[in-house]
Parts: sequence; C-alpha cells; structure tokens
Amino acid sequence: MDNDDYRQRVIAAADRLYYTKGFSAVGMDQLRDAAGISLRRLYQLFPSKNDVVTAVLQNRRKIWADGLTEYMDAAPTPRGKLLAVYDFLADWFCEDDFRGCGFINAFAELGAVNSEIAAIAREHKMSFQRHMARLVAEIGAAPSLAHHLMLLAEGAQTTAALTGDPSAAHHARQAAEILIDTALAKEHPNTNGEDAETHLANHG
Amino acid sequence: MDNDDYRQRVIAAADRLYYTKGFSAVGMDQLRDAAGISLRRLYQLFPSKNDVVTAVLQNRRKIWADGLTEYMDAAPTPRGKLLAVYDFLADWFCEDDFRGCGFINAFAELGAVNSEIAAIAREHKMSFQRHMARLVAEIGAAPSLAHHLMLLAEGAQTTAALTGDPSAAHHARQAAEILIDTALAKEHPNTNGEDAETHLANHG
DNA sequence: CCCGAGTGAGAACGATCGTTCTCACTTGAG
DNA sequence: CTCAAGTGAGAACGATCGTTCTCACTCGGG
Repeated sequence: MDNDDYRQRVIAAADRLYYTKGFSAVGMDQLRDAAGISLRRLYQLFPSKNDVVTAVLQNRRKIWADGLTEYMDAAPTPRGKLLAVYDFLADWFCEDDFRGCGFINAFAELGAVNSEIAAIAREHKMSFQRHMARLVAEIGAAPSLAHHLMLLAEGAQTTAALTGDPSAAHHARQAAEILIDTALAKEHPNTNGEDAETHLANHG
Repeated sequence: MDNDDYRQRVIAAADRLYYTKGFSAVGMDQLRDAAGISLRRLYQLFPSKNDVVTAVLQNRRKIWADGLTEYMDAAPTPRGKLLAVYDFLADWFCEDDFRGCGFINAFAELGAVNSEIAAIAREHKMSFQRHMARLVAEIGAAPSLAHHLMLLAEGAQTTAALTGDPSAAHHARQAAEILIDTALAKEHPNTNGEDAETHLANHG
C-alpha cells in the first residue's frame, strides 16, 4: 500500500466526516481514527488540516462531475441531458446522509475566512454553469435558460437539505421542463409544442 | 439603558460578526468587544454562546420576514407580490457584506451537530414557503408553482453568494415570470396571454 | 457615613484544537 | 550481525475556545 492509497483513504474518511458533521467539528484526531492511520503519516501526507480540506473538496468536485456526466450520458437528447440533472439530484437527495451541497456548506462555514476554499466552491459552481450553458446552446435556446436551470438545481439542493424533503428535485424538474419548453417555443415558434408535451408526459 | 437594550446591542453585533465570519470563527471575547459590554453581563444576558446564536437567528427571521413583507406590500397585484420577492433579493445581494442566506449558512455550519439551529433554519424556510403558497393560491395557480418559485429564490441566494454576482436575482425573476405566466395560462386557458406579456415587458 | 449588592475589567480554568515531539520498534542495506 | 532511516502510538505543546472567578470599585438605602 503506497502513499497514494493512504492519501485516498484519508480523503475518503475526511470527506464523509466533514460532510456529515461540518469541517470545524471534525478534528485531526478523529480523522486519524477514521482513516486508520497514524498522526505522523497523516501530517506527512497533508502538511495541515487546510490541505486535507482542499483535497477533499477537489476530490468531491471530480466525483460530482463524474456522477452528473454519467446521468447526462444516459440521456439521448440535449433536452434529456438537461433534465437528467434533476434525476441525478433526486437520487442524491435520497441518500441517507445527504446534507446539502458540500461546496455550499464549505463556503458557508469557511468561505469568509479561507479564500482558497471559497475559490474552489466558486469554481465548482461555475464549471457546472458552463456545462449547462453548453447544453442550452446545443438545443438552441437563449443563454438565460442556463442560468434559470442552474438556479433551480441550486435551490433544490439547499431546499432538500434544509427541509429533508427529496421532492425538491422533482419540483425542480417540473419547473425546468416548463422553462426549457417555453424557451424552445420562443426560439422555434413555427414548430408547435406537441413533441415537447408528449416528452413531458412520458417523464412526469 | 435596560437589559433589553443591551440584549439588542449584543444581538446586532453578533449578527454582523456571525454573518460575515461564520459562527465558530467568532469567539465570545470578540463579541464582547464588538458589543461594548462586559463578559459578565454578556453571560447574564445569554447563558451560553448557543443562546446568542439562536437569538441571532430568531432575530434575523423577523428582520427577513419584515423586509420581504415591505417589498411585497408595495406591489399592487398578487403576481407583483410574488415577483417582488426577487426585487427584494436583488437589493439584498447588492449589499456590501452579502454572504448568502444566514439560515443556510447556519444550517451548513451547525445544523449537523445542533438540532435546535437546524430547526430554526427549517422553520424559516417553511414559513417562506407558506407565504409563497398563499400568494400562489390567491392568483389561482397550481400549488406546485409555489415550490418552483421558492426553488428559484433559494438558488438565487446561494448562487449570488458563491459567485458574488447579484444578477442571480434578475435571472430568478425572469424565470419566475415565465413560470407564473405559464401557470396562469394553464389555469385560465380562455384568457390569452396579452396582459401577462405586457406586464412582463414593463418589468423586464 | 456604612454596607451589601451589583458591575467592569480581565485573569484563570478546563477542554479541545492543530501541530510537533518522544521513544521504542521495525526494516532493509551493508 | 550493525546501523541508519522511517514508523506507530500517543504524550506534549502552545493557542484558543467557552465559561467562571477574582477583585477592586460603584452606588443606592439605612
């Protein structure tokens, strides 16, 4: 077992602890116990707690992007890919330990004091935003639609976390369908909305 | 100057400090300095830091509700009241020290460990939700519209906080207009959309 | 005046945090 | 084998936290 394996073990344990309890609520001793590693090796892998936190967030960025991409790839059409975002969220919200978006949580807890963490959270959101904008451009809708869909996804995450109700993803999907179809109807006014309506009926 | 004045002074100072730096990042000593009060009196007003935090959140609940109500009352129609939410957010986002929704931040930082704070944050969101649902019922739209509009407002708050871009409120308003008008067109299909369209043009 | 209750300023306390150090032990090279 | 380098387990350190205590002082009622 080499250093990279140990790093990944620490990151996995830290991610779970930080996400479920908050960053400042989890000390290095607790992380050592959870990762099954000595404090000495922990500090030679990560010179400070802040390095653990940033590594955890960078790791989570990749996991989140991969998970989302997986859902999107399963959808055949650009419209379906956009709506797959909310299916991805729906499944996520149903997980037992769901506690909101880890980046929003990190920003809320540490963003004001630690600009590096604020930057990581911001970069995560902006890459999601770019992803949405690309798909919106593909279906030929106005760029503002990407903002609208992003707001729904963000709102669903915080609402599901606070209320504990996973149906926020379902509501976000409903609204997204309306916004997408309205945007498409505005850009292609000659085609009637029949296709969109049947598509909507199949999923909703 | 009686005890209530002191209490209010502490709450005001604590609110600013907690909101801009986070809860665990602000100690009681710092709060004492900011409030201009002795540690002794501080602890006889609030037996523990947790009491300060909950008092701050309860206070912020009232301030938030009053501010929103003010914006809503200025709008003549129920539709205008619903859209006033996003004007309220827009002005809020432009404040210098805006750092997202204080309740989401509190939930993110302390909600996992402190169930009392989680409950306050949840209650705040649900009272906002009820407020929206009442107005949606007034304009005769489907209840799901209230969920959609709430998601937009929530998403705007986190997006504006993370990206630092106040235009999230503007985008949320755009999307809200589309969703409201679509919902109204579905509930009253005999009236054409002209009224809604001109209203939209006046505001957007 | 006296006296007791309450106050401000801040030291002190115990807990906990992030981080480093100690020390006995392992291990691979010579 | 010997020895140097690295490790695990955990004590130790300094800082900081929330909270309490000390002590000199104020001040209103007798």
